[in-house]
Amino acid sequence: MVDLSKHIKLTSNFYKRKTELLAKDLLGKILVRNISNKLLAGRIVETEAYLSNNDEASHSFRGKSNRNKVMFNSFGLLYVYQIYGIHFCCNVVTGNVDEGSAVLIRAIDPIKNIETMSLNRFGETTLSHKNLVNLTNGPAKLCQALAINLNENGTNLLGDEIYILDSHNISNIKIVQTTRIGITKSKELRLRFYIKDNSFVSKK
DNA sequence: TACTAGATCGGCT
DNA sequence: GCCGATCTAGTAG
Repeated sequence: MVDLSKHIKLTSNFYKRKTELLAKDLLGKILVRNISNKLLAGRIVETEAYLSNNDEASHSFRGKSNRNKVMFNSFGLLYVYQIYGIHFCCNVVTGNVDEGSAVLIRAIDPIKNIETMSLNRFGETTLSHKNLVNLTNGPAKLCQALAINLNENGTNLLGDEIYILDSHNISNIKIVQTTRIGITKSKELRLRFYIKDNSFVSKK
């Protein structure tokens, strides 16, 4: 059982690093969602970097728009977007003002208040084995489990609503770096990172 | 297991 | 009009 009180919230300095490096360093950290003082939490096990330059798959590639403007803020914010009209995905903004880069959180390993996540996802607190894995093994799935939607777009991760905790005892994890999933452009870039052998990674 | 369609919205090419 | 950083339910093998 993970005791969240033993973990320290990541500070501004943590987010101030190269996008690819942040994508890798976020693995193992604990994403926390505070809903009226009930904490939902999960360990980040899969991420993808979306860059500000030469990355056609990045939302920022064609400049600032109403949808992606949060991406062009300074590091440490949450960028939430709607995809296919029905799903939401969340990112950690990286870089300085007007850069336009972010890290997509693709999967988490649920730690705390799994029943509430299940309620958010499936409308019931009991989970079959199949639905346990299905709970948070994808970018839109974890947003639904954590009740993150466009209302949370632009949330500052240094605040108390949504934040990320440091982790310890993860020095032994193995990290795999490979190409990103679900995109048609810039497919060759190896900007996806995941924790080897974790069952919540969305796809091998 | 493997493919397919359908859901449904906003920002462009 | 077209298409996407997705997911689910359905069908076929």
